[in-house]
Amino acid sequence: MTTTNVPLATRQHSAMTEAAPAMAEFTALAQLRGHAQNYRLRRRQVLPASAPDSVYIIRSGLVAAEHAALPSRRTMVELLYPGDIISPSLLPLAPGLSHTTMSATELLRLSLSTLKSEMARDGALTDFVLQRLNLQRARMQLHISMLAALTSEQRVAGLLLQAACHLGVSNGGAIAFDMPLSRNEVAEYLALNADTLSRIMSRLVRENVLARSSRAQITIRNMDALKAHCPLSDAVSALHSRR
Amino acid sequence: MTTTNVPLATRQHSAMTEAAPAMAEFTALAQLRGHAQNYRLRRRQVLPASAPDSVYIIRSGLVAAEHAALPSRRTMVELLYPGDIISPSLLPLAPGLSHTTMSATELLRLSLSTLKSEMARDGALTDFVLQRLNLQRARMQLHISMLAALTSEQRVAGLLLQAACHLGVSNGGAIAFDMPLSRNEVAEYLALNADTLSRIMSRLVRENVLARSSRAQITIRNMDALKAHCPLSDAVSALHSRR
DNA sequence: GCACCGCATTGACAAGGATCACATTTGAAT
DNA sequence: ATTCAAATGTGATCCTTGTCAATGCGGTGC
Repeated sequence: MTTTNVPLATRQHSAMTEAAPAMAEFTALAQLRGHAQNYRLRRRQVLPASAPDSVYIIRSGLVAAEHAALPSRRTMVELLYPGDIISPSLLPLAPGLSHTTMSATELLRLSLSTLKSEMARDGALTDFVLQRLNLQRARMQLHISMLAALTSEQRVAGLLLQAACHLGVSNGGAIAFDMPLSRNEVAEYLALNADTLSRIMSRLVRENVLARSSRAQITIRNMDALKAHCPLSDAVSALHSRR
Repeated sequence: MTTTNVPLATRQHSAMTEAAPAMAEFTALAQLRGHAQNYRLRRRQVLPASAPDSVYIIRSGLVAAEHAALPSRRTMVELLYPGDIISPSLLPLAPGLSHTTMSATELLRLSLSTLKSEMARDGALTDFVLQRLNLQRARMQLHISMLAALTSEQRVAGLLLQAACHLGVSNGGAIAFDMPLSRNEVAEYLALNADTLSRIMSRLVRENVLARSSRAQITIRNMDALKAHCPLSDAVSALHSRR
């Protein structure tokens, strides 16, 4: 009963493909459950940032860290997936930064002091937290690398791979998922113009790499071609595979 | 005698402006010193990444995380300053990522297991580590925001502010420092072309915002004008001030 | 059914940077 | 001093991408 809130795309197989393996690796978290509150949020809700001392751990769903860089322009700075740790209170100063759910999301919430005392007691939890924070750091580094070194089309291919890693269900050779982000949100994440994004997606459909049934429903028809479009595809797969 | 290796710019005042306050805040680290080795590296040396289980803490100097995104193009993914924590072994998979010193640098090196056991013993150390990792995360978020939302000139202004925060010594109204990064390295950090960077620097000099004595010697003549060039100057100052 | 709204697509155009080519400076070695 | 290689500055040009505006599509309420 803990897997009902996963995003649309994985509806059919959620129990086995999304939540179950994710939770399996988080045995270190099991003992934390007694000390934590469970939260369920709908799409497009903002995590309370001011709550003093609170830490969130994502159990399922998708959360974005957004930054109002300019009045006219917002930026999606980071995408957070199940297992990821959010600690708004720790951020020394994040002017204009907020965390928003991009799909229905289940969170564990606990206080920083609880986490610390549990970490002192439980070495496995310390391992988990350090490992996880470092994985998140590595993902941000990859994100920067993509923004810095890749063309728009390559970046789009990279995000599609990333989404496929986290949300995709294989469907007879093809891989299908619902993109939880709107066109504008994808553009914010990839630092490109929404119109340009449209053009690129159309091109990928025309080249038969992708197919789209409805707005958000994406099917990757040719995974190899998609990977060929993104020079950093190996790194993306490595850092975003569900383990 | 621990402050002789700081970068050129701060030679005259290093004892008071660079190393001393930095070390003062790291009381949590004091106890770690017994468990750690001290390393001194010259400019342009690569930290051993394969050393299993090792964690580095920067005592002075400047380290860059670089990524060979494409054969032709490398990216500077992160700049690390005194107090920052580097844990190459923790990175689950960072294909092509390496850490290089950008100036003479002093490091503390210790094993991950030592760090963990010390953290279990010492709550203040846990605080320090979590705080620090989060500060580093916030800085990377800001970096992404800058790459995504700002024009080249605004990004350059942002980096100059950042460098001034970490390395600058005020010099009768103006602020002076030696830029430890070469033109190409700055370009890699800001995701722009080295030629374009040259033009922007020339423009800033022409506008009398900056002056340059030698190649790397930069003096900020008009701090307010420089801040006006960068829409995210407040965030830069907040996340990069020496505290 | 229709009108409506928000969101996505597409085209024409402009502009910011990248690229290339070449000149210039720097500083270390001789 | 002189030389040389490497790093940097700068101009002309091209191209990718952003901008603006018009159109198309998909739901929702009437």
